[in-house]
Formats: sequence, structure tokens, C-alpha cells
Amino acid sequence: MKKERVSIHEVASAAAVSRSTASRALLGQEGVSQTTRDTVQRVARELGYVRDLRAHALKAGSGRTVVIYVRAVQLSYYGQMASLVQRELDARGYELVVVAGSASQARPVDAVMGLRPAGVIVASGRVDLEEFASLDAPVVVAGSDADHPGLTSVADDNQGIKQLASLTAELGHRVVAVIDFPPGASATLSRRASETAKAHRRAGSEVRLVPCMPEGEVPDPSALRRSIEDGATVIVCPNDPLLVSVWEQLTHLGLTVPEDVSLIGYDGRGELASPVFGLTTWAQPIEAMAAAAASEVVARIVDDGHPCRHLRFRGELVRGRTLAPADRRSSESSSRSTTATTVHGTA
Amino acid sequence: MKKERVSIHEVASAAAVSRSTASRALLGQEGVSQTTRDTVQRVARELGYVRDLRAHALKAGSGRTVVIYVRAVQLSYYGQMASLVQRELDARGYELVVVAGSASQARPVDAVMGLRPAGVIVASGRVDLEEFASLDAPVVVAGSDADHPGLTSVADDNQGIKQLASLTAELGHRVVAVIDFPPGASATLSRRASETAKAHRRAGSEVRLVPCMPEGEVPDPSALRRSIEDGATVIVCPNDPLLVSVWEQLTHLGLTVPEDVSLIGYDGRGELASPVFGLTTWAQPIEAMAAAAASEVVARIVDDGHPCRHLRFRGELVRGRTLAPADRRSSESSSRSTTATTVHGTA
DNA sequence: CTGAAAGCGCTTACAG
DNA sequence: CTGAAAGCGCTTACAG
Repeated sequence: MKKERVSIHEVASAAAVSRSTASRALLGQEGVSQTTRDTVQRVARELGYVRDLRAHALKAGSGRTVVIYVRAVQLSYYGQMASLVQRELDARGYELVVVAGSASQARPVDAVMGLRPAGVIVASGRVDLEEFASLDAPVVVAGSDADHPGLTSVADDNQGIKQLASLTAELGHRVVAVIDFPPGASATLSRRASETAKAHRRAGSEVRLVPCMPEGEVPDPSALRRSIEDGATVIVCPNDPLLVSVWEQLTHLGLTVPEDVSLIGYDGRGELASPVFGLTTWAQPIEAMAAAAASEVVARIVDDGHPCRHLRFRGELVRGRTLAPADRRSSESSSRSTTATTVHGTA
Repeated sequence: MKKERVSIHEVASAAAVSRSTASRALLGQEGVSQTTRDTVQRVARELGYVRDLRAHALKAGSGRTVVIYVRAVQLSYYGQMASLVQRELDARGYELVVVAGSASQARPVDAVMGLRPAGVIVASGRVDLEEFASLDAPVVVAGSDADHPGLTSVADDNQGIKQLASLTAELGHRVVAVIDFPPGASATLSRRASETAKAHRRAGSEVRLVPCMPEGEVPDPSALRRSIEDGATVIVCPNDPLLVSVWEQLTHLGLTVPEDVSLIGYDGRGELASPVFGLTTWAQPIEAMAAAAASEVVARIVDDGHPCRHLRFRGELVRGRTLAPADRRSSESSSRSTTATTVHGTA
């Protein structure tokens, strides 16, 4: 049975009050008699009334909806971020709506601001921050560096890159392949890749850059193979999904991780973070970032004068089983099966 | 520099035309002179005008926004689904907004319908479908069985459960632990779990039900341990994240997969689907479901008389390395290291 | 405690 | 080709 869309007008008629009164009763405002309030709410329920959030927000200012913009909703890092932010906003009485990036979006700012949210969280390294900075809604950038004065930002403090680089050097790796990411697809990943290359050079290693395929998301297979032929003993990836993607390619090449080559990722969050997979990676402080993003965006919504802070949090090294000392390679064939036990047995 | 929010009124003034004309020019409608159109669009760009989608939709009917409601945005199955649906809707000129379930949402229908979407895709086994069925927007249920006449549904054809059960029996498993899921948290998973138990019983196995913790998402550790002590040689999970969660618990118990116990999941999508992890699972036909969900919802948006179809697609067995013959257990200690090579080596 | 009126930003017949 | 007017569903001063 299709119901017709029921507006506040129908509720008001059915309850025999004016639309003004119906509105106040439905919003639970003061200054409505208890009986009126009860009738209106009962009638609304019976009629299946659902408030039109658009009209509500249109009239009442910007409402209590916050939009989070993510680059790729299929990556569980973003899902995790959205979910954690939602929990925080829930507790503060705000709703979260997720808008995912897509190829056809000429201007992400349209898709986001078209909803006229009370606040915006940008969890994507792909957007033009300038555009967002000139908006009248408070904007918080989560997960990527941004020191724009008109924007709040929360991010990790980038210690991971250095620590992973020194660990790699300590383990004796001298030739390091770094997966590069096109800046157009994600400024954050691209920047992370080049910082990574720099850190490894500073640690005394030779660096081979492996570009991603033009469509992004997947490293160029022949470049990857070449980097290994050139002596790379470890492959460093700007996030964990790329690590997995590299791992798949290595498997096709008949190479074993970490006996033949070691793997290092970044994120340490979401479904790939389980210790059973043993990824060596850097766990981003995603809970802290999400909590800060939520509380800062709310603070700026309720207090126009709240400053744009730039908060940095410390992540954590995850020492998994995809990274081994460089000299493992020498005793390759004999160590393979026992190492496999180490890699995937009960840790 | 904060810009003030700029409405069509400011654009119209700046372009020295009426709001009507500005609106038509901005919408790219016929019947506006080329010069007027150009000026208006240029001025809008200069002013940083962003159309208010709420007001647009409020006046123009329900707009071109489709809402997808997901149970838990942090699970990459849902992210994957949202992403695939978005690609399809993109191509048809619709926008997708993701609304994620949360504890504080008394009625998901409010969060979804409050946005007055042109159509709705429900990818969650948690909602009350009755509520959604009585709406005036077309609703498509994706990924869970629903034969409600007022709802379109797309799902897999449930062959996976049977096929996984017969494969398990063929491999000689006689005692099967099945992870049970509370119906309140997800009707789909709960139903899948009980269907799974039924299928294994029909295949001649003894079944031990292992409940999840009250908060859901994680199996009860002591019940899990007991099921293994009771002789279960394989643990069947209603989705892949639960498989991973079980795997973690087994690791803590000092048990190895699949030497000590085998693992079977369900979904075969998202980040856990990579062959490097070797999950044995059932790959849901998520591309087909997403494509069908998108095209059916659009069909019903544009054609009020389009019927509510119930489409079922065939998934695919993923024969990974977490499932081994039951008799592996006997030669446990000797086979462990070589098996580990099989499990995690180059497949 | 309640209602009539104005208006949020937009679109769309309807006239010109 | 363009504009004045009505109205989408709601909220909120303002009067009573």
C-alpha cells in the first residue's frame, strides 16, 4: 500500500491544530500544552509522518547534518573514519551523511555544499582545499596535512614515514622500491609517497620509484618487476590496499613475502588491520583523528569564533610479518617453508 | 576569507536578470539567449554560487538524489556496494548519498526519507522493511532476501550456502561450528547463519552453534573454544569479517588454520577478497546486484508503473586455503610447516 | 497556549 | 526570450 507523502499540513488537519502548533509539538518545543503535544505526536505516528529535513534545514538554518566527503567509500580506511566520526556526532546530536567522490563529479564542493550542511569533514586528499576554504560552513580536513588558515585540520604527525624508513635501514635493506601515486588521484598519497622516498634516501638507501597505472589504485606491473630485478628487497606502499595489490603481483611473479621481498604499508586500519594477515604498516591514529574532527566541527558550528586548529596525532608502528631482514634472501630455498610457518602461523 | 552564502538572488542581481532567468540559465534550460546564459554562468562561477540542492529538490520534486542505507559503513562489503551503485547512478545522472546505520537511529526511515530522495536502496538486513514498503519513493532492497510485493529486491540466490555445505561434507568434516548472529543486528546474517546450520545438518553433519557477543560483530570466545573441544573441524561464518575475527581468536588459542581447524566465510568482496589471504568463501555477485539495484531504482523513478521485481543472481565459490580436508588433523605436527607453505606460499 | 503571516532558496506555469 | 507570482514544506517572530 503506497501512502501519499504526508506533510505537516496533513498532521495539523488531522490533529485539528494549526501548522505552527503542529510544528512546535513535533519539535518538542516549550509552550505547547501536554494534551496538544500528545495528540499531534500520536497523529503524526499514525500517518507515518517523516519530517522533510530539506525544508526543515531550509527554514531553520543549516540543521544538524554534517557531511563527510571521502575519496573512495570502498576503502575500509574511509569507512572506518566515517563510522568513527558518526559515533562521535551521534553523541552530540548531529547526523552524518557520507558523500563519496566519483569520476563524474566535476566539483566535489557542489555535491557537498549542495546539501547545505552545518559542517563539513573532508577525508579525501583529492579535493581543492581552496574551494572549501572559502565556504561559510566550518570545514575540517581529516587525515591529510593542510595548514590552510581558514580550515581546521586533523592528521597524523608523519612520524610513521621516518620510523618505517629507519626500521627498514636497520634491517639491512639498501635498495627500496616506493610505490608512487599520481597527485591528481590523491594529493595525500602522492605526498606520502614522495616523503617516503625522501626518508629512505636520507636513511642511506637507493630508491626506485614505481608508478601506479594511469587509472590509479594499482602499481604498474612491469615497473614493479624491474625494481626487483634492480635489487629492491623491500617495497614501500603509501597505503595498505596498495600493499595487498603489490603482494598479488608478487605472487604472480612467483615471489614469496617476505622471503623474496618485504612489504611495508600504511594505515593499519580497517579490515586489513587484523594481525592474522601480519601486515607491517603504520597504524594511523584514526580514533583520535575522528574524535577530534567531530568535536572541532561541532565546536565551530556552535561557536563562530572557534579558531581553526591544526591537530596532529601520533600513530603507531605495526611490526607485522611482511617485513623481514634483507639477508633472508640469501638462504632463500632452505628457509622458505619454515619461514612460511613464522609468517602465517600462530604469532 | 569567508564568503557569504550566495543565493540565486545575488547571481541574478549581479547578472542584471530576474531570478527566473538566472534559474533557467543555470539549469541549462532551453529558451534563454546564449549571451544571457553565458553571463549568468560566468557570474555564478565568479561568485562561487552553489545551488542549494534542498531548495531545488523541494520545489522541483524529488530531484536526482538516491540514498543508499547501509548497516555499517566500515565494512568494505557495504563500501564496495555503495561504490558500485554510485558508478551506475553516475552514468544515469543521479547522485548517491550514503546513510549509515547507527545505534542512536531509532528509525532509519527518518534519516533516509528526511532527505526526500528520488529513490532508496536499502543494503542492510537490519531495517524494518514494512516501514520502507509504505513509502512513496521507490525502494530497492539489495543483498538480502525480501519478497515484499511493494519492494524491489536484488540478492544472491543462496546457492552458496548449499554448495559450501556439500564441499565441507565432501572434505570429510562431520562436526561443523556455525557462527550465529543476533537477528536484531542483521536479519540477513542471522538468516544466513540458520540456513547454513540447516544445510550442514542436511549434509549429514553435526552442527554446533556459536553465538556472537551481545554487542555483535565478534563470536563468543568461550563458546568458540567449546565447539572445537566438542570436535568441530570447521567453522562457518556468515561473512568474511567474522571469519577474520574467528581466525584471530583461534590464533590466541594457539590453533593454526587450516591444520587445526578450517574456516569458511561469505561475501568474497572488498579488501578481504584478495587471493593473497586465501579465504575460502562465497563471492556474492555484488557487481550484478549493484547494477540491477541502480537500474531498477531508476526505472521505478522514471516510470511509476515499473513493477517491483525480485532478481536473484548467482555467486561463485572461492576455494581458498582456509579450508582443508578434515583428516589433515591427524598428521598435524608433521604437516604443519609444509602446509603453511601451501596456505600462504605462491598459489 | 495558539494561529496567521512571512520567508528560507529555489523552480515553473503563466503572461507578456 | 524574459519577468512577476505562486508555492514546495517547513519554522519562527509576532500578535492575540
